[in-house]
Amino acid sequence: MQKAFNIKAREFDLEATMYSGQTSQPPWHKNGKYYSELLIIDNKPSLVTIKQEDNKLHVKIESPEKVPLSEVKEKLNHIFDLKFDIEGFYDFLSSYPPLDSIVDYSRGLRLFLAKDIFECIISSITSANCSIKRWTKAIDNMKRLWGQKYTFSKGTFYSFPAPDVLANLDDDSLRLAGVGYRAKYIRKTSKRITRIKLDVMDYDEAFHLLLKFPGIGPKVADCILLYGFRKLEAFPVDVWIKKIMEHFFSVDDRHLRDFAREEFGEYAGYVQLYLYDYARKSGIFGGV
DNA sequence: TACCAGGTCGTAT
DNA sequence: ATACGACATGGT
Repeated sequence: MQKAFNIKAREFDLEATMYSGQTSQPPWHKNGKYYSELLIIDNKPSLVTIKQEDNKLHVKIESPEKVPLSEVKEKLNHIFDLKFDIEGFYDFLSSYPPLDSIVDYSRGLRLFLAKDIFECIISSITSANCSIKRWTKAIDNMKRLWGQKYTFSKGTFYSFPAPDVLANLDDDSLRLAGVGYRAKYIRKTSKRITRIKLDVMDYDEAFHLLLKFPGIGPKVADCILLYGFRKLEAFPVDVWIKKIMEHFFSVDDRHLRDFAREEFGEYAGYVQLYLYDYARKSGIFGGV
């Protein structure tokens, strides 16, 4: 089946979102202005290709079986958080004195949410003490080495391997993907993670549960909750966030997470996204 | 060539 | 609770 349609995408910058380094997944496969990725729609592997034009997203879908277009649309709305009232967020930021100008820097940037929650968990673990370039490549390696292979007219794509596949590899094999010492964290967490139900938990409960898994500390837990489960009060604190927060506020590093949730509430995740983008790209700390 | 990377873990205080 | 070194290895 091959179909094409459009969806509305206001206040959205696809390219900025795609390359903003969020640990949900690597950027999609780029071909000119088109981005393609394998998505599981209605349990059917489908190749989805998108292109942004003004306030629209052009969508093409190729699938061996018929898939409901409403579900493709829903999935894309979810992944790019297109239903989020981003203007409400802009209003919040622009009336918040220390941060009132950072909006202009990243307008259109939205959450890049997980297409596969397990991929997001492993991406987040792999990203620790690792460059964005390297962890995104490692995830692509894992897909190519151990994922399921699907061939479409546009080329070959791989799914991210299931938890039991990674759980049953030994550490030396896992290292072939380039994950280094994180191999044992990935293997052990893969073995246990399948049994948990984070989606029905509230933020606090899920956060403390995640901390019990090897390779998951506070920063990675917040990435999983924000980019994986869309817990908007999550505020991942990394080296860039520490620098930029120190620039704007006078709060001890160790209390940044609590401070942010109290100060920004349901906007904490988006504030983090915009601060991170600003810190890396503004050049005030040396740039990306 | 060294040095760094969207931190976490284990150990010592 | 807080501090600090080790950690694999690709990228530059």
